[in-house]
Amino acid sequence: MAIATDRIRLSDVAQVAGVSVATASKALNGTGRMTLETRERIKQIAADLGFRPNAMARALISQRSFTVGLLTNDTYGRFTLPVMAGVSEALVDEGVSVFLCGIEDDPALGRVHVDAMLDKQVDGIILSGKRIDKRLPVDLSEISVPIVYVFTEAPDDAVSLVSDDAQGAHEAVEWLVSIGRRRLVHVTGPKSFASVRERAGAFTQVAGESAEILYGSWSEAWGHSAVDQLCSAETDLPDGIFCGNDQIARGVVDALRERHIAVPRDVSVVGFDNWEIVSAATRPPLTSVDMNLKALGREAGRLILELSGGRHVEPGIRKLPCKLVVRESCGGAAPA
Amino acid sequence: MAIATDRIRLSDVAQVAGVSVATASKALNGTGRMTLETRERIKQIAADLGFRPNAMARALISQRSFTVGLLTNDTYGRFTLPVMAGVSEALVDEGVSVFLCGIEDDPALGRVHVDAMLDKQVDGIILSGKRIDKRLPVDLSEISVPIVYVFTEAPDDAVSLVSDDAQGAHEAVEWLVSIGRRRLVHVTGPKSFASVRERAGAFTQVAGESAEILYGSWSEAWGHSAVDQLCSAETDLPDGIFCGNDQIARGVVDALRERHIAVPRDVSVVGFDNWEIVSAATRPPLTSVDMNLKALGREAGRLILELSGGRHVEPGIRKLPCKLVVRESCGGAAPA
DNA sequence: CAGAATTGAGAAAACGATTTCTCTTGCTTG
DNA sequence: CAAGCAAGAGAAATCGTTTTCTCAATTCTG
Repeated sequence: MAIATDRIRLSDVAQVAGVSVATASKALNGTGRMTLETRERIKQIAADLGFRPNAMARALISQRSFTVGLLTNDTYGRFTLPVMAGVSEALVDEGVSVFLCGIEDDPALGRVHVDAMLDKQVDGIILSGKRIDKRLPVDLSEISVPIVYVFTEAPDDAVSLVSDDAQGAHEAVEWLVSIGRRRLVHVTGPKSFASVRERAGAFTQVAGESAEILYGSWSEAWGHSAVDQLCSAETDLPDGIFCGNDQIARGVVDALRERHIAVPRDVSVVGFDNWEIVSAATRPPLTSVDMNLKALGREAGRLILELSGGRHVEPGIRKLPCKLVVRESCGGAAPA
Repeated sequence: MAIATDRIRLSDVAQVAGVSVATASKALNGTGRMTLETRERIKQIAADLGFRPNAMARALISQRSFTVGLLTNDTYGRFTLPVMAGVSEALVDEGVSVFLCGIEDDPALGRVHVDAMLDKQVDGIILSGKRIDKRLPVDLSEISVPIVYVFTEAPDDAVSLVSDDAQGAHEAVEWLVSIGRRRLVHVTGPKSFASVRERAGAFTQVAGESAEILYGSWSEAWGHSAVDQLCSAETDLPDGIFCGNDQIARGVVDALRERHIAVPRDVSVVGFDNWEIVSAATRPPLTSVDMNLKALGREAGRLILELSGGRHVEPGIRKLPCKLVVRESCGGAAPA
């Protein structure tokens, strides 16, 4: 049991060193003027005593709390956690910590959390969601701390970060083409999602206007029905299926296997999201588009840092590239 | 764009009200003595001005920051996010915010995050992991803020919270028995996990010493192989399979379907974890044991509050009950 | 060698609240 | 009617730093 020894204050350090608090402060912060010897001696004493500056006092005077808030409605964490990891990674070296607040889709809860964050003088707020084209139910119009939007719909004049769905879809479909697939189909989620439309647009660009697109839901079950549909159609079975997410892709792969259609021999399947829990458990494991959410988070952290440092950041939407992760569901170059 | 109007300070409120800051402070905090009329008038003015007390100043003097840290090595968030949601829910009404810190399994990163939290004068630290019998790689022995361990191994004299695996397993197996299953098998994870041993112990208690237990990994693939094993054995096929987690259960269900063994008609399957992404996507959806992680989190929040309020909390392990969530993989009473 | 410039260090004023005194006033009460 | 007491409000100390002055002592410069 650690005895709750009183915290060492700067004045303690100063006293031991036989100098004033002012000098001690300057010694530790590398400011002010003094002999190198004095500075080093004070530093040494501070270290020996285990001095740890009180962040509250520091924040009070510097008007910076070295905290940021991450607000999300993605209870499940599928998107938010990687983003969070990235944000944290970008900020931890600067001594900045992250408040995570989950507001279901409840405006009242949003208000409460935003208020709490403002009370705590966060240096910035990162807003993140589970869908690129939906606003979070919080009103931030009156707020004067920097805000960065990640993976969620943002006002026009805001700083915002999203993954480049079109580019990701391009890569996926081009991969199918490059391994010799020609009869391509896209099985995806509801047309009401912006990302569905973007991915579908990219699909059409590469696969051609005639290539079929099946819209449905984001579920495995829809992947199954889509395969039913494809098999009962009069046209030839496709040899390459680009799916809107990994769950659909898993449904597709499972349904194909049940019909004894071999993946990847007869049909190549590509997923989207690279959600390991799904893509790695699929038989065979899915080749899938990774949205690089962690990189998105890192960039968000960096931007918040810029903004809270008073530097100007050009508003607008920044798109970060996706990356195709090759596993076994397509054939082609297998992972090393 | 909101103009960054300077924040309203208590002195602004006092000035408008024509009183001293001392009086204003007391009016708003319900302390001190003054006419009800004065108090109400000051409150009204504060509200009109949108006064929001500076949490740093408050923390500095009260020695409480109204923040707690949640440290986890569960990058994936499977366990931590529900816990986090519960913690947050328990604390938000008290105005306490939560720092979330993901330390992979990196002691150095752990050190950095713990230091950052201590610098920020967190009122308490909650430690959470992804495994009930592994320590997090951080040294908290020298630390004088309250600590609560959730879903992770804790020192003997610590306050710790875990789910009651044995009770959960009991309920699951008794459910199988209650719907008439008699030839029971338990397919579970590696024996090295404490929760595996607990669940297995409960299984044996209910199903009898002769009931078979197959140890393996936590994966769907292992669920498949386990079914292979069961089918190639000389004994009768079981009519009830209790699985160590939902992924194994899904593997088992899929493998049974591939062998045209009907679930739940021929065999009932129960999972553990109630991880919706897996249990709901399985065909048929899994009946599974829910560990009530959110409740665990709520309780952790409550305990941290007690401790940081200086009240005594009896150290030791607290077990919270699990709850069986009935879906369709067992038959019996289907969900309403 | 006198005056200017530089150096090293401390005193004190912030930061924005809370809290403990102190000081008027007005009202009891014997 | 004098003495005592409570009510209402303000002055000032406090929390632990940072930062801006101020000041004496030393080193240049011409």
